[in-house]
Amino acid sequence: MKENNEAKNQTGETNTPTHFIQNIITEDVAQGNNNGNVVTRFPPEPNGYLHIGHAKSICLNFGLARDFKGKCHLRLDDTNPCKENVEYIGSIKEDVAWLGFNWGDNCFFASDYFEQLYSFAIELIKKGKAYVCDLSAEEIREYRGTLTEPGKESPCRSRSSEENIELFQKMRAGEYANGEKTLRAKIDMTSGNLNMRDPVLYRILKVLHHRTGDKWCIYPMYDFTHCLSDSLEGITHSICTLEFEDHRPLYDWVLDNLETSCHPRQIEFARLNLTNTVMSKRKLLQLVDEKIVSGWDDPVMPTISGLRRRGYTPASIRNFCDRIGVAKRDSTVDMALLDFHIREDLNRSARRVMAVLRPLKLVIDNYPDAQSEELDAINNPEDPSMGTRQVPFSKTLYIEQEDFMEDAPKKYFRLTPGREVRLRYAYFVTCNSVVKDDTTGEITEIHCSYDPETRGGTAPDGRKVKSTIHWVSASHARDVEIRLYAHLLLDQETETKKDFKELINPAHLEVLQGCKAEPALVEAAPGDRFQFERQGYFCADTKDHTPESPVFNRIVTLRDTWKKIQNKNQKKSK
RNA sequence: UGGGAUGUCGUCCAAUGGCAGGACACAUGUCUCUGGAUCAUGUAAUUGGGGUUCGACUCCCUGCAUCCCAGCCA
Repeated sequence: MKENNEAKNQTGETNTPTHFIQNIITEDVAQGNNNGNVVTRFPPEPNGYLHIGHAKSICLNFGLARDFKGKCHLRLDDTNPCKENVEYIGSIKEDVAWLGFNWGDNCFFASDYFEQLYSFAIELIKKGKAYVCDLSAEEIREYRGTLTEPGKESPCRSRSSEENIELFQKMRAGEYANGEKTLRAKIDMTSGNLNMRDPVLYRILKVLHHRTGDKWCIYPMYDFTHCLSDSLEGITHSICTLEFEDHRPLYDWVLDNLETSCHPRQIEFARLNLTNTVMSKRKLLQLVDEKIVSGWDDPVMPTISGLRRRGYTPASIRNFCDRIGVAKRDSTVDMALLDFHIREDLNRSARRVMAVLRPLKLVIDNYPDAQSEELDAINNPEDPSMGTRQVPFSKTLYIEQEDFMEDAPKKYFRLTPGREVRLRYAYFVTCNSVVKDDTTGEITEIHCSYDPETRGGTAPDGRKVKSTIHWVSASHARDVEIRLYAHLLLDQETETKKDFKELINPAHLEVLQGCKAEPALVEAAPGDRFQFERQGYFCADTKDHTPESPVFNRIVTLRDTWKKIQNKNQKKSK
């Protein structure tokens, strides 16, 4: 694995320690198991959109295949036609590809194996390892026993193989109603593991399947399908989440009792949990259904499509997934780590631009009325090859409301009456006076004088200013809509078992109209990412942005030391 | 109360009988035409109790805590 990490370093990927699954596979390869081959798979059920938790699994499975020079299959686990839908298949493929992974020719469907699965079921029956059961769903539940008490055997358990085969064939032929019969494995009704108490292998479901149509009216259960699909595809390592740990004995039982040439090793790891958001399919669906969000791809959603629309880069998500590691312990990763990775990526790559979110008019009294000029601005100080641009400057500008304070506290470095600050890439200005609304007392305009000698932002006499603020020339400004996204859920300060909806951050979205942006932003195409200087990273919305009415989503704020100081002072004064 | 798993800085992950380390977060300082970035420094942990050992996060025993399982869902 050292080599892998070194290779990753050369391509700019982050270096991370090896995890237990890499160690297991390394050992398997060293022992020559599976002839040293590694084949993994990512097996989503097409019944919802992929989210950041799936991204962890995708990066793990495809990453392992990459590191061990093997393959990773994409397999749509479509064994329950009641819950699944074709429309999800496209989004799943799109999301995996967008994350940067390639399954080549290896996109499969569990439903591709229905005929083979049926043959395996017949084989099991012939061996006396499975039987058709007449018990109803409720009866099966009663017979199963409880966590602490053993179950009891079904009266159908002792049917002959011949009878079972005939019955199973009739099940397939549609001679029974939904729920009238099931095919069950004959294992052990007294097992401490409930999954081993004669689990259902096939159920009757008279519904159309999105791929096989009306060909089948019996459908195999997950426990029967998954292990055999893995085996059929020659998967060597079948990686899944912790809740399937109890299913592993059944996974192995099925493969051990059937003539299969490949017995993959199931390995379980802990799924991703993230602070400040929800990850369960049920809650995500609830947000969509109750219109708390605009859809699965709402930029506040932790879905891959939501993150994409928000402006996250695939690399930032991959780096995040590498960094969180893989282990068996239940854990909750701090959202701050995701924030860190998107900032890290965009700091290197995003073009800088000036935009004023909450405009305050600033007039430079000693600047000629009709004059305007073009000033050089650097596109990305982290990457000189991105060049410079021209930014128009004139007598009347907009600055950020929060960059001016009439009565400023000690540590406030920005504009305040009598103080000189730098307008980024432009001039030093000093605030002389303030215009207020007669009735509300609200500051409507501030008046400054500028020093013509400081053009470009440096003073020939070498004098310094405490701060630099961004600005936009009023007459050249473009009006834009800006959607300020924040974490979906509030920080949970105390352990709470409340309905998660009570924890939704009321400020998870704030829409700002009439924001002012420099003309360079006209060129923005949907999906383009920028750093709005001193504010954060923003992405032109892929659905709503047009050159005529630009819309930008805030991906993440810049780190904000000033806000921290303010918060601290607020706490002190409380 | 049956079965399965897991307990290491605030958070996530390492250390596989030999100096408990990294990342994020936090704090302090440096630098800066972004209160950004950078750079430097610091704070901070082995679930409790026994045992084995020259030496235990690691092995053994025993508590405790947390998570998963009683779908004809995956």
